[in-house]
Amino acid sequence: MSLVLAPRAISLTEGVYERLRADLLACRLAPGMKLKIADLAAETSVSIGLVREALSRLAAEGLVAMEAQKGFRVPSIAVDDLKALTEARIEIEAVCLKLAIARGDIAWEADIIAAFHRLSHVPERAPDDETRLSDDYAAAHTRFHAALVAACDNAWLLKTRETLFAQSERYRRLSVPMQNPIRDVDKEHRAIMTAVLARRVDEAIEATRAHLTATMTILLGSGLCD
Amino acid sequence: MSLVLAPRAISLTEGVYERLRADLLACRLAPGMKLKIADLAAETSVSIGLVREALSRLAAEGLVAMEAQKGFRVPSIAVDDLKALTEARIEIEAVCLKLAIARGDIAWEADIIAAFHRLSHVPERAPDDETRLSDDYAAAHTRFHAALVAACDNAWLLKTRETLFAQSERYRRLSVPMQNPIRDVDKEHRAIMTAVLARRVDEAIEATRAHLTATMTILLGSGLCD
DNA sequence: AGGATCACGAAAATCGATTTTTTTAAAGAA
DNA sequence: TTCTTTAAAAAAATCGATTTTCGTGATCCT
Repeated sequence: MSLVLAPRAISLTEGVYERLRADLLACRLAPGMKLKIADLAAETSVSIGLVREALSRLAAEGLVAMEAQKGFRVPSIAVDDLKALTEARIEIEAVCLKLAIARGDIAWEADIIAAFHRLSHVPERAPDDETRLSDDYAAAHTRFHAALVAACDNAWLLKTRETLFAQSERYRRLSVPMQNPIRDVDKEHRAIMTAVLARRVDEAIEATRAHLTATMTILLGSGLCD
Repeated sequence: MSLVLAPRAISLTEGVYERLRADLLACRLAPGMKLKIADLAAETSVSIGLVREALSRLAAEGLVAMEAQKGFRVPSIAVDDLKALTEARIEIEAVCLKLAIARGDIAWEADIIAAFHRLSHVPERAPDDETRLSDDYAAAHTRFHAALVAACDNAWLLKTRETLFAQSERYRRLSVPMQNPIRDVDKEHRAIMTAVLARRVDEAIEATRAHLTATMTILLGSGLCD
């Protein structure tokens, strides 16, 4: 777990929040694990109140589970939840893509191409830990998918999309043997990009559906949970 | 503003959160208004920390605006935001309706009919304040729309839908001269229900779009904001 | 006069201690 | 042994006080 607070953080709470969020998304905090407020406060050398505030915010986003009088814990991962999450993401991404393709301009197209280029040149795994996705790759992946829908230009839809994307990040980054030789993720991304840039809505949605479904299937197949 | 905390609330924070949320949705806290933490704490006779925690959660939901070092305020209402919100709701409701219609059973149908019946028999306005929607009507309205999509059975989509519904509640309940004689809300609700029960997806989506668009148009026409 | 600086009061942010509640585990009875 | 009951420990919830930051208006310089 990263012990240093991001320096750009304006407030301490914000710093705690961001640190916890990053650790959650990267699965550095194990699913199901209890989050002891006092311990977290000690690790971050910050008061209990601030940790509570950060955890409350994360709970509102669904990134931690909160139970009255019992405190907080990392949400456990579950097959059914992954299925529901994937279904939701397919639908929301479709909506965002539809609007983005209708509204996108040249700058939007350029951003997509740039993000794709970056993504395909970042190594998937960190040199020190072959079993997990690297933070850099995850960031590039996030940016690519965000770029695709950026022109959607509806703050509510984009925020919703981001929330769900973050959720699935936890599943994606779980330490599973992901060296699936059959799959060519780069190709899947390229297929989505091509359809989007050509403004073929149905094809873009279908490619996205295939992409998300494939990810889910691999995770399910690897005896992920339950 | 309601000064009493809900008795069922397990924890004080939860109580503060629910009270604030209710006051926000009912527009008893005026849009744009500063939310002074100390004042709220005094009103609720609860400590500052708890109020902060509740406000943080609400901020994560988008029901209050938070700015570092400047505290919290009630989000102001804006034409552009209402337009984006309505667009988002139309899309999300469509997705939820599609799934609900595909999956709904008899119990779901019965709940819809019951909720509609209740809704059409609750008076829209409180006897004491003719300018605002009554809490009872708002609750019945919420339940009706929730019943329509309940069979969607995807927790993520339903939570998303609820979040957006709550947002629009603020606009809907703003004290505007809403005695629009042209509009027959009951008829709009019935049209949606009929299409849903007949499992006609496209018709249900179209009726919902019309319903949400009509509400928005009326709010926009009444010189709501900006 | 106009604008910059500084000091003061208000509000937010943060902390450390206190009170409740839950969990753990130990002791006792069936 | 197994199930209760009870006591101690741990953790969560809550509070009140302290520190920091912000906004306002008065003061001072040009």
